[in-house]
Amino acid sequence: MDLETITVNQKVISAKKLKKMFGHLDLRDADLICPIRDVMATVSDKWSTLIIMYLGYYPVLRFNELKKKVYGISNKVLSERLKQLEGDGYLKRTMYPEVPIRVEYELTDFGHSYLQRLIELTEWAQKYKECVLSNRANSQRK
Amino acid sequence: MDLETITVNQKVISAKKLKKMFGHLDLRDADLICPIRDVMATVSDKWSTLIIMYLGYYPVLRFNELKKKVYGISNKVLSERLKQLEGDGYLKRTMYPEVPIRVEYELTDFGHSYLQRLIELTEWAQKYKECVLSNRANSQRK
DNA sequence: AAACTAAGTTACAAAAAGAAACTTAATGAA
DNA sequence: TTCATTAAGTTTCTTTTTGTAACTTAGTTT
Repeated sequence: MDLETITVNQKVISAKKLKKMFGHLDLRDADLICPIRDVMATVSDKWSTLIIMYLGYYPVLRFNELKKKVYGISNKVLSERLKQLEGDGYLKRTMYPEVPIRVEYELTDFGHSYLQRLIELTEWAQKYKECVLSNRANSQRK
Repeated sequence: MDLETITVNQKVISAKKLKKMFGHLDLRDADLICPIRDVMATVSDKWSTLIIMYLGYYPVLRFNELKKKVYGISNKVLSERLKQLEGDGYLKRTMYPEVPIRVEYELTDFGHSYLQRLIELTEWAQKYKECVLSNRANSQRK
């Protein structure tokens, strides 16, 4: 497992960034990490991630197209996630009152901004996928 | 809302990266985004994220310390997440058979590698927190 | 002998996710 | 004229996951 080298210095840098981000840490340990609770927690789940990634790849997708791409998702959950993502500003929903109805989803600029970060994370996950899977398999054998 | 400008070019770059990552897209749309399903989905939840962030800030934490820091988590879920994170290789658990027992958790180098990406994401979330919250408030008023 | 401690477990309740049938409204076929 | 079709969901019901709170363990101090 050819893990990138993490130096002591990098650890210090991480800690410093965290301190800068959550510097009011001493006051109240409770809701200091709110960007995580408020923003990330609601869009970092598996389905939202997949939806955003697919809309990064295919600029416009309709409900049933998304449902096919995001393999395994149910109507209900897809519908819920799309509403949440639209409400938070990540994507735009356009309805064409034809019959049968046509609805198109696409990322907003804000959604694209998030997508960029998500891609970085996914590139990392891609790189270390084997590492995680072998760790996991090892730990389960015990 | 002073959103960073997303150019058409940046969108193209994102799509290209996605294509590179999931280039075997045409074969089977199903499990192509597996680094997301396999790796990210299991550690991107709220609690795991908070645990890892706190262990980036405080290099070593005991079970009950974590429980206090990660405000709102229950024993059961904390225990489950710690096992998962340990099993996947993000953190190391050290038990000291004193009485009462002492157990310490700390990030592995692999955990620190993930932490760095997580911090980038959190910095983004921090930056656009207001944007998301106002979008959300707006959409709920309708 | 009873109380205390840290690090969990366990049993049970609440919330969320998933499966599958149903809805809506215009169109085209029988 | 009635029936089937279609896309985009919604609704109902079941299963899974999460959360709550009480319990466990084993040496130490009172």
